[in-house]
Order: sequence, then C-alpha cells, then structure tokens
Amino acid sequence: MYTDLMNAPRTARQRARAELTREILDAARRQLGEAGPSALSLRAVARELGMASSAIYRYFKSRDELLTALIIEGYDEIGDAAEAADDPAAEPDERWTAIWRGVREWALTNRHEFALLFGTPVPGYAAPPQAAVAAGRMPLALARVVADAKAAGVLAPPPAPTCDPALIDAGTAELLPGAGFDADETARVILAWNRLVGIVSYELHGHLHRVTADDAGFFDYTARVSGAFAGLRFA
Amino acid sequence: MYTDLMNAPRTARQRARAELTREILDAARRQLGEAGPSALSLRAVARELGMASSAIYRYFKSRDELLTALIIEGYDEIGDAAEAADDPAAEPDERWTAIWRGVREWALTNRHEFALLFGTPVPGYAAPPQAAVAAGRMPLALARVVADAKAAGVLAPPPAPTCDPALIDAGTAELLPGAGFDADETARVILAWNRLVGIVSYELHGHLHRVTADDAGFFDYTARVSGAFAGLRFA
DNA sequence: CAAAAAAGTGAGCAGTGCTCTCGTTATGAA
DNA sequence: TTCATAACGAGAGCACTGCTCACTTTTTTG
Repeated sequence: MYTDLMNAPRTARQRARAELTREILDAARRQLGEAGPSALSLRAVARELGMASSAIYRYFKSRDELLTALIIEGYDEIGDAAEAADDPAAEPDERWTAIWRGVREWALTNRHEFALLFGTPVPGYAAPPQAAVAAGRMPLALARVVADAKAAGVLAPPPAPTCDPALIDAGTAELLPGAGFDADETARVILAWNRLVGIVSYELHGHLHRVTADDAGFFDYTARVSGAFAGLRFA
Repeated sequence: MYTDLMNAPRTARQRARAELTREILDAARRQLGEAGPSALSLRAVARELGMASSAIYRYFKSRDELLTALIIEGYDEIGDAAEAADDPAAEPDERWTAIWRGVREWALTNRHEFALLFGTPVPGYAAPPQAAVAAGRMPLALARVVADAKAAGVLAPPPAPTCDPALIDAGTAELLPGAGFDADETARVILAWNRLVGIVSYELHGHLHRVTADDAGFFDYTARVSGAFAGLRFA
C-alpha cells in the first residue's frame, strides 16, 4: 500500500509522491472532521490541494481506498492513545482507568475517525487484513494490564457465568500477552474492549442524552465496573 | 409527521397519500436492505414506484426525513421484538435471555435498519424527539425484568463499584417501571442496554471475526454475564 | 540522448439530492 | 353545482458526486 512508498524515498519523484500522499490524507482528514465520512469528497480534497480531481486516482484507486487508509491510520492512533496513556509502573486499576480515559479522549477529539472505525461500515467495505494488527493494539493494551495483574497474583477469580472455551477463536488466546489466558480471562478482555467502544459510541451518538447526567463521570464508573469484571481491584 | 396522515384517512386523496407514503417507505426499506443507508437513493425509490423523483418530495421533505421515518419505524420494530420475546410469566433469567435473543434476531435479519439506529448517525442528523419514546421501548423491556425480579425479592445486591446518583439524569429513574430504581439499579440497566447493542454491533460489523468462534454462543454468554451483573440469578 | 514510465489535465459519463415552473386534478366552501 | 384553492405529478435544470479516458508534460532510466 501507500505506506510502502513512505519509507526510504529515493528519487525526487518518489519523495514528492510520498509527500503528496500525506497531504491528501491530511486534507481528507480535515474534511472528515468537518462533514463526516459520508460527506468525504474526493473532488473537494483535490480542490483543496489545487489539483485535478482525476489526479487523486494516481494515489488512491478509489474513494474506498482512501477511507481504508484513514481507517488504518485511525486504528494506529487509537492504539497510540491507549499505549501512551498506560504507565506500566502504576497500579493495575490506575492503568486501566488511564487507558480508558485516553481512548475516550481520542474519540472525543476525533469523533469522525472513531465513527469510521466502529460505526456503520461504509458501503460494501470489507476490513483489509493489514488493519487487523493495528486494530488489535487498543484491546491489547487492556489485556496487558490484566496479564500483569495476573502475573502479580492480584487478579480476582472470574465471577459467576463462565465462558465455554469453544466460544473463543483459537488464535485469540495466544495473541494475548503474558502467561496464557484461559477462556474466561480472554472473554473478560473481549467484553471490556467491547464495553469501552460501546459506551464511547453511545456518548458520541447521543444515546446517553437525558439518560446520564455526567458523561465523563458515568464513563469513569463504567471503566471501574468493567475493570472489576475483568478481575482488577479498584480502590 | 407522516404518521398523522396514516390514521383515519377520509378523502380519497388522503387515502392515496397514506398508501403512497407507505409504499415509499417500503421501497426505501427494500433498497436499504440491498445497499445500506448511505446508498439509499431517492431517485431509485421513485424509479421503483414509477414516478418522477421530484414527486417524492411531496411526501418527504428530504432524504434525511425519509431516513428519520425509517429510524422511528426501526426503533418501534426492535421494541416490538423485545416485547414479543418477553414472557412475563417465565423466570427472570429466561425472560432476560429471551429478550436478548429477540433483539439479536431482529438485528440479524434487519442489519441495515440496526445500523441506522445504532451506527454512525447520518450527516448532520439529530434524533427527532418523537423517536425518543420508541427508542426507549427496548431498554424498558430489560428494565421490566429487573423490576419484576426486584419485586419478587430475587434481585442480587449490586456488585462492588457503586454508581453516584449524580451521574444519572433525573428523568431516567422515574421513567423505569416498578418500584423506584436507585442509581445502582438504573446504571446496571443502562449498561445492560449498552452491552446488548454493543455486542450485536460488534458481531454485525465483523469486529468479532477471528476473535470469537461461535457468535450465537458468545452472545448467550454475554447475555448471562450482563444479566448477572444486572442482579439476575442464572441457572 | 532517447525510450519508457509516471504524473497531471480536462472533458465527459452516469449518477445523486434538490428546486423550480408548469400543467392537472381533487377538494371544500359558496 | 360552480369555482377558487390547494395538493399533486412531471420534467427540466443546477450543482454536485465518483470515476474513466485520451491527452500532454515531466521525470527517470537504460
């Protein structure tokens, strides 16, 4: 993909190509923030860059491919946000809350990008395989806290309903960090990840309007609930 | 709105209007199922009905208004699904699971409508007030089970992290059925509602691809986890 | 230096939401 | 029953979209 060309540009042309690719992405990003994914217009991007609309197609084969590039970038940024918020030296409960807050923060300041990642998929769009690893970074940050708590022996045993190992994909468990997660622990991480995205989506899409009174406060409460379910002990 | 005109059509013209309005909605619904929300085209709907595209505007002021009508219809249908799945005579845990499954079933057979309700909001769209009551029916079905379990004295006490009452909107608690819900109970219902929508969204959007191995099974597990958190006892 | 590859251009196609004007038709009051 | 009014449908048209194609210009490379 385009990222290949960003590395080690040799000729002037390749350098220009990398730069322009970046500029297209930036312009698209700016437009995304103003109008939302469905209103992203290739022609408008071209206009902003002062080039013919057809020239964009030298860089991205289609509008969907541009969106895909933005999606991968988004997954990476939300992964960055989660990892940057995590201080491995801190206590598990603090780490957990920090990661949650970091993700929410990113979502609030990049709501259209967030919608691109976790909202309705665009037309007939299928997630490209290279997005999978980027997409996994955020939930992995959560898993790391659980893994460290487990290694430190401060992880609470799983609560009542247990998860049948057959429900979890074989590849998932071994993808998780630290000493092997069992099905219950894996399920708890999956649900925490789903909960984090779910509650942020609700806030962003207005479903909590007139339901909760303090979005940030309710979010923190949700983080604690989710962390406790995942086996962390909160002060 | 258009629904007003559906009731008690008197003159032939009013009857024709009501019928055509319904046909437009049906055609739009059909198109939605084939292509998704972003691809819903007013012109295509008009073509299917054999009328000029401009004539549609006599019935819906804009594409967004058509979508709004579909959204309200969707909220009502998912409310129907939840209520129809609920057998008030059954045990709380069975009722809970039945409602969850009913909602999932509806979502699987109406995935585009589901996306319309809980996915990325369309362009600059704001949820119309008349949608609020329809939107509340599904979570209310969940709340009813909790309320009945509470009345029967079989509701488990809230788990560790408690919810500050200040986080819940004042109107929410009194909207819930049965003897007054406190903040903790209300929060648990909100989170159950959010969880149900969240896990279905994940399944529908493919985020669980290669993460879980059995979508229906993991969904049931999630329902149990969520029900237990809400205070229900599962067999 | 010349051939080849890449980049940029502008016209054009088929489609979109939406507006406007224009005839037609049904309705409800005089 | 007459008739002004309001509702309706049609069609042209505007500004926009994604995308393709033939064409020229520029850069790289053998």
